[in-house]
Amino acid sequence: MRVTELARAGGVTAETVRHYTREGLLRPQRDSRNGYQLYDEKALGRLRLINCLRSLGVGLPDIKQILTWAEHDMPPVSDTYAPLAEQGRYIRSRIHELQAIARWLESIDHDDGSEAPSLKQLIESLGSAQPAIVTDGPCGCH
Amino acid sequence: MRVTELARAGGVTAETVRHYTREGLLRPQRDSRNGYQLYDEKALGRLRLINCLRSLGVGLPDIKQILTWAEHDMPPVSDTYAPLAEQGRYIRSRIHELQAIARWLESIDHDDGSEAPSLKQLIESLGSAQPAIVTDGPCGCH
DNA sequence: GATATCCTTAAAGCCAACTTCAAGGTCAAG
DNA sequence: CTTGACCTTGAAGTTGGCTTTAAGGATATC
Repeated sequence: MRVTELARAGGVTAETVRHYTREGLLRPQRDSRNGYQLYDEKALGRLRLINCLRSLGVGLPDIKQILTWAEHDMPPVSDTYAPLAEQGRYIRSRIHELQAIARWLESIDHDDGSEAPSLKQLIESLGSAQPAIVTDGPCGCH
Repeated sequence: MRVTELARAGGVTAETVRHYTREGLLRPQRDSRNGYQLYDEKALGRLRLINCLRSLGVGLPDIKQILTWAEHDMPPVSDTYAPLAEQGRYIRSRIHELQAIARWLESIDHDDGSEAPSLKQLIESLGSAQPAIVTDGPCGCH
């Protein structure tokens, strides 16, 4: 695959793919005849993982690290990158909230009026709940 | 509550709270004696929701819109803001992936070695899966 | 009443993640 | 052999979300 093809498959622009490539998150081969970058199936998986993590607010350097570990099929040593573990805990601890939010967001166009969960209620419950694991950031993510 | 107090409760800096206030995401009352901004319990709920949505990569303008709806306890009309519904669909469709990722991230420091899921596998499955609902962005989010 | 720790504002600065620009090489179709 | 759609690079520009700066007023403690 060439840039544009991968980009389309991953739902981003070719420029974004180039950007990730420049940053070392993707490592295409070269077509020696013309210097074009060639991506394989695995690159698409990587790209999708990047999208997924980006949408969670994980930064490119952290993602790069994760991809490196994945490449070596090497669950990282505990201490080397505790911040990421923090993220994992945060993400899991928040998944039920995300589900509530997603459910609410979905209700926007399902419109089956029946049991649209109240966001008002959600906010109230967030207001009185004990705080998320607060270390330095809002979620130990950033 | 004053800025710093709310900020601490929400796990952000006072500057960030002020920023959200400037942008209209929080609407404190005023202490008429000194002009200080006063936030209530509800503001904390709002702040936590903001944090949560931010960590998902949702932008401040979209969050502001969501908060406005919440305030009026008004599930928005379908057509007016379809992009957000898209987000809802995306979020739900991705929750199982997030769970896999979160599980993996957690395995970083649980280290109970047993059945740490392979990120390599995850990437492969992402590579061959049908694409996420791709309209314009990676997830219709941005 | 000095000192320290709050609070206010507007404006400027910063950084990550793209995006656009500029200048060019490749390549299939007509 | 030109047209148009691709590809390359480096560098500059843009945007969003804060953060810092600057200049000042309020409040609590010694």
